[in-house]
Amino acid sequence: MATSPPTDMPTRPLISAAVVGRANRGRVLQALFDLGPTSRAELARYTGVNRSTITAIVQPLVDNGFLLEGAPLPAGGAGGKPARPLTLSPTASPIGAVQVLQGRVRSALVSMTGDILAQDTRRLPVTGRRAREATDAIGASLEAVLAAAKRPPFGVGVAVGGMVDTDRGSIVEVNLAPALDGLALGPALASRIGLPVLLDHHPRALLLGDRWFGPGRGISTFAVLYTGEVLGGALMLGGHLHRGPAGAGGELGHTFVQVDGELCRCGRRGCWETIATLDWLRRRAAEAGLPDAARISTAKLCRLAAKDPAAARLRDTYARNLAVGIANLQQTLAANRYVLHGDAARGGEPFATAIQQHARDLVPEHPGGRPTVVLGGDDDRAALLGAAGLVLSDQLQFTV
Amino acid sequence: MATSPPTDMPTRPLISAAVVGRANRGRVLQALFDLGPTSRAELARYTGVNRSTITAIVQPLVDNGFLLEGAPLPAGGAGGKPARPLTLSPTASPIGAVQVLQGRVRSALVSMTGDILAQDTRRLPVTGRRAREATDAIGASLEAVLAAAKRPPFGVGVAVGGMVDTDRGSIVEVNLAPALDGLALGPALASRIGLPVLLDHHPRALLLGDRWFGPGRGISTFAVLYTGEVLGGALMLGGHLHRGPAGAGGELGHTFVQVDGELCRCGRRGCWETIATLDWLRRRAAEAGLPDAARISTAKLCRLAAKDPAAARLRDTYARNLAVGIANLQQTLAANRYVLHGDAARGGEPFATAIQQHARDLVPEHPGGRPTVVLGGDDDRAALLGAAGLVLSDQLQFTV
DNA sequence: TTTGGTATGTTCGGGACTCGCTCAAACTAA
DNA sequence: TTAGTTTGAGCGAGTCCCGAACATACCAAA
Repeated sequence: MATSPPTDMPTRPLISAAVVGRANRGRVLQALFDLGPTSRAELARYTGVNRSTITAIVQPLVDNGFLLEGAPLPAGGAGGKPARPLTLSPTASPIGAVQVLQGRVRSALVSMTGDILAQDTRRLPVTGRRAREATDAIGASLEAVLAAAKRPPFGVGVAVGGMVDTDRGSIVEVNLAPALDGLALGPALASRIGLPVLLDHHPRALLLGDRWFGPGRGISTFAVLYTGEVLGGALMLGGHLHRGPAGAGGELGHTFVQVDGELCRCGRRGCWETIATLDWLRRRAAEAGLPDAARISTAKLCRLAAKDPAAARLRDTYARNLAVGIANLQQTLAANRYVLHGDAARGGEPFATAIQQHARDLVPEHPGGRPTVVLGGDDDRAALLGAAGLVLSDQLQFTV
Repeated sequence: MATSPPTDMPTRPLISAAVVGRANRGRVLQALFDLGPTSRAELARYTGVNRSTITAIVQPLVDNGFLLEGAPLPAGGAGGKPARPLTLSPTASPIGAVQVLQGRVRSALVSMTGDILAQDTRRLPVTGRRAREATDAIGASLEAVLAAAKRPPFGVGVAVGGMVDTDRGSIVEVNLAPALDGLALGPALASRIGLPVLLDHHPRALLLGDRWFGPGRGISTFAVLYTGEVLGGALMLGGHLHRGPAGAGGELGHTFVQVDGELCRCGRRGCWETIATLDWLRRRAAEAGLPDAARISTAKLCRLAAKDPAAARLRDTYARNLAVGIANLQQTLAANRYVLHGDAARGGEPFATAIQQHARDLVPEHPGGRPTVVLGGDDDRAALLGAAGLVLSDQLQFTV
């Protein structure tokens, strides 16, 4: 959360009349996101208010082109005036989305409907201490896509593949990119382009991408796991992304699953990361004598597993290792739904099912339900949509 | 035609004028809980509203005796009309609190100020399949304390030392009390006494007791750990108790910290419970040759540790074992504050500090803060206050 | 003692919402 | 044609918060 300064004001604001309108408008738009094209009457039923209230909220948005009124639908069996579905306009104000990776930056202009209207990728100078150059490259990339906007964008979301301080909108640390460490990227971009800028950790952006445009659409509690060289995650609890103070939560890779176990990159022993990342997989693949073990991925492993029993065993063990952490999350939070991103997601449905089966075996029965493991969409697209989702969540999900 | 939405999202109702009043009244009362005696002007500053708004909210509550207006305080150095502090009235409507244990039931009448006005303890027939007798005993105990109420109570909270289904208000399973398994205690009590009844898991009641009357007062994010024969916990995240669907969350004792480790009571291997309960402590105490090892507690261990190096080492290892799970919570949720209850709490401040030190050693630095381990109050009292807290949270914390 | 400054708490008019009711429009089925 | 159903708009009423103004109460310096 970049633009708002870190307030230590411990106040619990009351609800004012002004904020009620904003909040309700946000909720109606949320409903439109979650339900797709929906008539005013159905929105009224869904939100439990009078139809006239929906009209009052929606009409200005239709008038200024934010919402589109579709053609009257043929009435349902019972007769009656045909409903006119409302949809989010693909040409309404777009959202800027930035993904900061180790060696490059990707920017996009995203419509409210989840379409990528423009895109830009460029190299990012991250070695040495050239923070200014990095900021300039990111800003230039962002400006390139914002120039394609026909209406002034709502804001900009930035997903960073490293540790961030969401309160300050600054980067704490990005592996192998020392130029970015400590960089207050959010405020820098905000003052450069004159728009609100929200900055967050990459897995949390993925979560919001899934929440608004992916398999988490309309779901109030679920988790995202990102696997690969590292292991990270994010949590949606009760309709809100759980960040923790300054965005400290979600460091799932460095929870202990094997006290005093293998040494982790972080210097401690037995982190989940030590048994559920590509590093572990490649070492075990080499031990098992699998071909090209040093560059194996879950996708390759799954292909090998079709004919090589050793690969199939390794695949199953890896699925179980991933399931261990999911089981811990399930026992702790009972999020029930877990969306895979990164390397593990490219193992496809069978691999997700294998993880799910292990996770279910690892938690006891409870009336609250069982864990379900599903695939997230394409990572690159999901990250950009997620960066846009940062802005959507900020604009639409008032805590009131 | 009015199809239910294809999501698990409980149709987000919009905010109406009526609910705003209720919610704001709740927030003002929360502020009074959290701040103690507070003048109208200070409440206005704290909640960010106009003083006249506070007057409008507070005046009816003063008139009907729910709030008390104290004597004018001597004005602060700068002059001005002296403030008249408002306090919750100890004689306002009380709350019924019930704690269901394996062999007995305790009931109490709790004032809004956290005083226990009346109390009742009786044996609970829990063997065999005599659900009716158990319900009768609980109901009779509750009625005994409710009879002491001078005004009609707000409701009744029930804390159960076992697995519960909070949605149904029913008990899923209580160890060694088969008569209670599956019992819909909430509805049964509600129809018997004609008051709303809220039922929840024991650690979650402790959490709410701490939130309203203990070390969690006014803190929006913290966790409670209960240790002893079993290991359980509860989470306050962003001002709301996280229950999970049907109350499935918080099963911290059965998260894995040692994959394929020691066999746990639950049938799986390497649960946190296997290294952080009295069972582990007593076996290790026996191995170390400590006196009366089979009945040792953390409190006894801490006393022994003063002169026996072996006891001191065991004490340190036990503190680290507890810290492992705290570190995992910290990495996952960054709750920052951890309140101890049960056996470990009776190890006193030095033991809490030892756990805290280990927990800090086990998590990396982050601007979001470091874990803090503090002692909860007396368990028996905290559980009853926590049962009352179930009602307070229900009445005062509208999600709007 | 007077006077100006400061803070508290109340009163009152105004504005921003939502609610319930009513009505026209559009479609179905008998 | 007619009755029934559903959608969407219009209007007055009610509820709540805000801001300005005012009375009250205390302090401190002149």
